[in-house]
Amino acid sequence: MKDSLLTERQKAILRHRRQGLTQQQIGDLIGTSKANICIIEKSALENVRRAHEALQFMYTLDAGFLCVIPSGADLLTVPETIFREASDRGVKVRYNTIGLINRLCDSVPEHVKARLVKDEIQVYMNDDGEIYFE
Amino acid sequence: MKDSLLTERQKAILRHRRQGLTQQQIGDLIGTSKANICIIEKSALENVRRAHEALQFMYTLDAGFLCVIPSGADLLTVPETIFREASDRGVKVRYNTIGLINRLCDSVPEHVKARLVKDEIQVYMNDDGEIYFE
DNA sequence: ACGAGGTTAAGTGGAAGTGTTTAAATCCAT
DNA sequence: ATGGATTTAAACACTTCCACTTAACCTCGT
Repeated sequence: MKDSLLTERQKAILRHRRQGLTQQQIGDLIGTSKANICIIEKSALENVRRAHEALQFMYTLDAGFLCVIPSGADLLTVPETIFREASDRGVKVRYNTIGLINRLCDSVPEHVKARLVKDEIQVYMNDDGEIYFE
Repeated sequence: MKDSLLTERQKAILRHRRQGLTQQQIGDLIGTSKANICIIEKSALENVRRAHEALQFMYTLDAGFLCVIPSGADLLTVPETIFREASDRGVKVRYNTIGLINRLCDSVPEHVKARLVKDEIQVYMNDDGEIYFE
């Protein structure tokens, strides 16, 4: 039973790498070829990418249209807008202010610049008050 | 070559589950037993946990102690504290206010309640201005 | 106690990931 | 262009994961 996505081998190599060692040096250190280090490092990074993708998926499970956040809006005012729209529909948003901002930045980081909304953002919500952005 | 941590089967079940279907209903829908749905859902959630853990690892590759956020602090004041501490060390934090709040809530959600820090949080930083919490 | 929803255990076939080696192939800077 | 670093290809045992079944077992609320 695997309890971790990254193997100990992969973690060790990522650590050594972050410390500035070359693949050759790591190979000598743990007793294998540089080619092997290369492959292990590569699959480690691939695992990290998959991890990121999986969490993104969890954040964007199902929902229906709620409202639009106009370009130029202050990020900190977005939750208030969403709470009002949801209230109009008689649905209680299942996130607080902080949670909403988190969700937004996670889902559509490319639409955000510092505290400003760069591009228009579509907001969706389901009957449970679940929110997501696009 | 697998390009995703969660399989299509797992994603489908997580979606249906999020929509409120029971395991039995999903089983009938996609033609398998409820026990099977249970197991697939379970391993899907296990995968999500591993994804989270893997990203945590990446965030905590080498870094050094920065400061402590005391219990009871307002979440919105945390970035300011961190910026000041980092500045004292001559390092530029690689996150803005919003980014820091996101990172904090993602990393240690169990230490946060609404806008308040429930339990003391340790903050670490490396030479690149990368931040992580514990 | 009954039933609905959920969980667990044990086993199976097939698919994919892991760590390895060896050898050849790119990069990139001095 | 020579040498150091990195990447790729192909192949190999070995392990783990995935979806699935059957059957039994919790745990609620009514």
